[in-house]
Amino acid sequence: MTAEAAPRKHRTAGRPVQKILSKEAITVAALKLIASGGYDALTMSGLARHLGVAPSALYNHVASKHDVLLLVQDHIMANVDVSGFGALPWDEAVRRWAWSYREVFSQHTPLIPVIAVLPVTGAPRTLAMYEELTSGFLAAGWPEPLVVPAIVALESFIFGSAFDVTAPEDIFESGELAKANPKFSAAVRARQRNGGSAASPTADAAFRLGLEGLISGLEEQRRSWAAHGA
Amino acid sequence: MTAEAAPRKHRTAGRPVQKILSKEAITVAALKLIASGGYDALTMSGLARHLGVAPSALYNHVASKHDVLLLVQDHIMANVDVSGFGALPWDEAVRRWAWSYREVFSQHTPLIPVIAVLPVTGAPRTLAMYEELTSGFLAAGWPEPLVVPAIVALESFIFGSAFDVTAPEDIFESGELAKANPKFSAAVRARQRNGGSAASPTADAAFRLGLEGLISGLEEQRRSWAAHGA
DNA sequence: ACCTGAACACCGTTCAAGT
DNA sequence: ACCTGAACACCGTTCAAGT
Repeated sequence: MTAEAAPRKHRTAGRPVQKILSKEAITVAALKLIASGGYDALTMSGLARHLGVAPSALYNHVASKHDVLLLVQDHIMANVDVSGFGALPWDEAVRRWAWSYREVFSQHTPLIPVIAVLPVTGAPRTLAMYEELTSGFLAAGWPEPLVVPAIVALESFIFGSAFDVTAPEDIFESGELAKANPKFSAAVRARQRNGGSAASPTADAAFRLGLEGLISGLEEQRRSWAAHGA
Repeated sequence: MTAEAAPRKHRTAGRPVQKILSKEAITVAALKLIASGGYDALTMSGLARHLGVAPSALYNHVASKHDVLLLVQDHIMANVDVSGFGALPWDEAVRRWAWSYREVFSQHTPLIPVIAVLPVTGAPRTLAMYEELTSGFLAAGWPEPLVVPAIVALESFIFGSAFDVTAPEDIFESGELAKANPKFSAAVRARQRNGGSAASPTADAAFRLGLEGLISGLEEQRRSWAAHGA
């Protein structure tokens, strides 16, 4: 192979280094801004201010704000818990993964429209998650053609459910239209609230119900695939 | 009751009427802009231009752009097909509803973050859909406490899946990282593509698998609720 | 190679002034 | 009551100029 051009670090006195920024520094600053002020606070000028730099300087390291969102996305994907695959039964591993995945993205819902549509090329942590998942599905006896559709189905449910977590508890109050919609209004009052932790009992109950349904229903789809052949 | 202040229409010669705008006119114009140029084209000034009016005039009828999105949302909700409930078996009705719901919102994904988080008060068509759904679930023997969680679970899956429809077919190409993620790359190549119409075979296959899984899995959850009691 | 400063082409929204 | 026109406080992004 040809010699690699390794960056030479020649310390020239105490004068200030010219390189201040990097993709990593931008990602970290973005996460701080989001944590403190939400996605409204994530602006290119806010990022620049936080890094002590002019906004235009950012464009030496990222091509656009969209690029920043992708960096953030791949970074937080490492917080999704895939440890169950290979260690626990399939359904237990899916359960652990799904709850942690929803938890992570309920804090980052503005990323969902971005990642659900974006090629996974160049998102190494995201790919690593998919590799773990695939491995776990295959080891549990899933036929290869169903693995990706099953993962996508679960992921779609998780993304949709992440929005729910941030919804106010009174989202289904029908107000003065209650009398015109009596059955729905009654069902809202009667709805189940258990099945989860503290913060959002109704969202948790719906997520638990859907997830348990998906887990058993997908297993049934797998069995009927095995019976029918392709 | 007190006398209602009905709008008097006094025709004063042929001089131009002063009222040009209305919520309805704004909604229709918004739908036209979205249809021709997508949600990027939906700006307050674009709306005003299309209606032959100054941008500030819009604020006599809506409080914000967010308001416009809500008008659009409730308008298109009427396109979701709930005709199966009361006419077909529960699973068939859910199938018809779910496919049409995904179809409608795959054209309007920018609405999803808005509606998933917004109180349903003052969205009459949306409430009417929920009333139909509730009625159908109850008639099929669903226990009242599970109706809303089941609807929310299905809706979450549908919203997440609506994003998938707009994703490029090569979204899972791992590029040069393919060798580092061999099982996933192979599963992507082997994935099932049937189970839907023409335009997006892989998204359709995932949606079909997840929906069929959810339908049978939710029915199982319903049975186990009946067995356990509350 | 990397950063600064000024500028550009937009946004959504407000508000005094007109009729 | 409803619309106009000007203004405000932002956005993300570009680009010549500096070192």
